[in-house]
Amino acid sequence: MAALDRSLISRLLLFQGLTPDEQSEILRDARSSRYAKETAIFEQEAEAHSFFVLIAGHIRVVRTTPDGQQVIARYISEGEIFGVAAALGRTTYPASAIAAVDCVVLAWPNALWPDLAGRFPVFGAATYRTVGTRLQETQTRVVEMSTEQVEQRVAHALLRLANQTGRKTDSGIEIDFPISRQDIAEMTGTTLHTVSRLLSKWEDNGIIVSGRQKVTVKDAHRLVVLAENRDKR
Amino acid sequence: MAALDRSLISRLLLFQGLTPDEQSEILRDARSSRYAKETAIFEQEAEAHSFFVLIAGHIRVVRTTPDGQQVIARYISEGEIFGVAAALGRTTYPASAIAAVDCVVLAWPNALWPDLAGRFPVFGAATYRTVGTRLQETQTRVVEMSTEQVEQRVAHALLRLANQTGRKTDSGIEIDFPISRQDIAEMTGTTLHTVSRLLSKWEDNGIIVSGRQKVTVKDAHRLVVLAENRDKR
DNA sequence: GGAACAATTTGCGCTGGCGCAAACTCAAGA
DNA sequence: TCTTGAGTTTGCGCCAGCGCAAATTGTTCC
Repeated sequence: MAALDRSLISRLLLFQGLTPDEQSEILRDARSSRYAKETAIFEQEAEAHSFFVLIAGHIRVVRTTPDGQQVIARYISEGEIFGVAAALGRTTYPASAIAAVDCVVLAWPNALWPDLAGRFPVFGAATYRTVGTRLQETQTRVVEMSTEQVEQRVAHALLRLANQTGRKTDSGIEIDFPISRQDIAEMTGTTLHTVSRLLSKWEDNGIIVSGRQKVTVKDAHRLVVLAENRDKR
Repeated sequence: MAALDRSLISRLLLFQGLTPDEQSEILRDARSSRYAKETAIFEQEAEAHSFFVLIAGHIRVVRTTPDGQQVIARYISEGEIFGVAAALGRTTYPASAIAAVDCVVLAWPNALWPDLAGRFPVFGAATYRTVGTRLQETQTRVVEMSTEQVEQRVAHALLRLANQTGRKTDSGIEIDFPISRQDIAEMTGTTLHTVSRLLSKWEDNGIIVSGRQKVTVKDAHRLVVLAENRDKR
């Protein structure tokens, strides 16, 4: 097995503050894998054996209820760490991670976490910063679910996707992985029907353009207005 | 200022695995304070200066939206650590912490976190375990908000309160701090009216007894049935 | 003890958004 | 080219739960 090249991670926020040598050292313990579109990197409830960094692609983190309903917890973008059960003292993954497109992923055995975090404190700190951000984002989502109408929630979700994973094109900000109405519904706690109706309306108004598993935000500003609509209540 | 007594924390899960001497050592840097009912330990958006352990009482963690709506993120019980912005690399508190009853709290300056977590790894690990649990609970709440009806959510909320902070009495499990219909509404994303109607119905059915700022669960089993009701969908 | 206030209960009407069903459209493979 | 199937759109009816309002009950502080 050839050693992995430092260039894989040197540009990632997560590994900033480490010397080139340290970056190489961390990489020595990593294993690289590819996952085809729609395959699982890990499954909810499964014994957690590794933690991961996404090198290329997009990953959907999904929780499934006992009766089979799915909720999308978040999307993971390039450069992010995920599946950090080890860092939080958990022995199983609380959700499944599914490749939304073909992905390249680095994996480290969980057993190495204490050692790595100890030897490279800035790496540990960056990881916990990520965890903190996610906790806050998740709480924000609870607040949104509690206080906002469906239209606002969907608008917020699109804006978040556009910001985090949007690719600027001449016709607007395009979400650069396939995302269905059903996916958006599972991110916002509604149905694909309602999402479809909203997107249709917004397309009529020139706020977005959308197609099959594709959304492009043309007028983010008006979407913000919708998202923050303080009409009711 | 007299040194704080180790007995304050020796029985707490958070400090298990530390020797008596280590416990005393940690305590040397702590400051103890009392907070009267309904006063704030810290405020949302405020610069985070300390992290805390609740010694006595109950604390409500609240997020307020720009337009003034409140959502209760969680309740903190005795022995829990909270306000751990430092451990997650955040500089402000993402929510306010309000004493639900008169409280006693230990506080450590944030600046000490790296040092303490480094010197007492089991303490750091326990803290991150707590963070992990909270992240998972928060995500569970998103799932509930996305997939359950109001009745199920309120039932779940009561069960959680009963489990976490319930006091067994001869007439059932009593939630041992004052909690209003409004509070329950802010935990479940509904209105105090709907909560009131549900509690009334449940009281008629003998599942609970409730009064002013008080709920006692008499028949947890039937509440579980309501919470897991897989009727619809 | 009583006034003032806070929390709760309950009725009523309305509606956002869901469930269901059917039609339609696009993409990929045979 | 045609078929097949997945993703999407849209119409329609309905109801859970909200907003509003008023009555009621329990607490607290003069």
